[in-house]
Amino acid sequence: MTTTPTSDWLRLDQQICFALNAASRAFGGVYRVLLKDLGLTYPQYLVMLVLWEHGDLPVKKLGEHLRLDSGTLSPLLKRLETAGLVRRERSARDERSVEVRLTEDGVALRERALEVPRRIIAATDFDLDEIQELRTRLDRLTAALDAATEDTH
Amino acid sequence: MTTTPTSDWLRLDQQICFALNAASRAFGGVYRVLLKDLGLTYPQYLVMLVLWEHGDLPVKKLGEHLRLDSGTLSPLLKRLETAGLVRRERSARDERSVEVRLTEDGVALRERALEVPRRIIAATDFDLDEIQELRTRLDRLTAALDAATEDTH
DNA sequence: CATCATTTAGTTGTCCACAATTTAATTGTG
DNA sequence: CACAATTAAATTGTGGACAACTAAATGATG
Repeated sequence: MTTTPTSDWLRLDQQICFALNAASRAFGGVYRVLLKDLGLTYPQYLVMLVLWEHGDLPVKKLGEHLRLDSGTLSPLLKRLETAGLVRRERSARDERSVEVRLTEDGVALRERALEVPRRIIAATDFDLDEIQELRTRLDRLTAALDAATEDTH
Repeated sequence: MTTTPTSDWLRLDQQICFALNAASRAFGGVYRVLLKDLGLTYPQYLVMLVLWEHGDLPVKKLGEHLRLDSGTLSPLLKRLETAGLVRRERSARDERSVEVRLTEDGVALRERALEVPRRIIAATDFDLDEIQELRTRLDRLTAALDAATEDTH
């Protein structure tokens, strides 16, 4: 069994996190092009996906689905509201909470978004099984990293 | 053979790009904790890794290694310079180019960074083969996505 | 050699991520 | 019931990604 020289470790770790970073940004590039017509950024698109799937939600729940806090969501939602895709309304029964509701335009936009996933999957040049397996692996990785962050902090 | 309902595609695509996004941000969380002592952010650490490995480089080359342009690097390098880790000097033979050079402090910081990779790998809870395979897959994914972006654009 | 195209950094503006703090509402406990 | 602790959003400040543009230097071509 051979041992990796200490000096090489600085290269190896670069490659895992960096490969991930690069892939994530490459996705960003493809989405940017595809979403331009819809007038959405990629994070805005993710928010719309959650709303299309789950219906109206308070900011808190939205944040749980997306792992984002109000510091990120508040201004983003304000922009979606300006774009007329979403309304924000204080909840009647708990006035701390703000309900995010799709407008008619927001609902209608879903039709035009339907072709995006197919084109994204085509762009990956992966078959569905491969995508599925990669996703599973990434979920495990994320869980491990989250746990490690908790420990250290 | 069964067909996936069109409405489900909006969920599937969320999962690939989203899983990647989540993993990338989870890495960010771990790095943030580990790099706090070194006074570096994660992107700053990536820049230092490249400089430690390749020595002094012009901004252009640095950007090629990291897939970043001057719009991102210029302010980041300014912060590294303020921190005393790096100097920026106009190249003598091509005055368009700016050489990024490690200072003594910048070189010295490498010692303290040596333990970071080991702790990151431990945090992933993956063995080295698995990491290697994941990296290969991600590189292929990135290449495919980049190619697709070129096509569309 | 004079001019035009290309290359390299930097700047500006928009959007996102996240930590830390603030404000207001709700919940829990004595 | 009063008051402390908790919770939900928003805000502020820092840092990063990227597009679009500018300025300056270099290279290429007629």
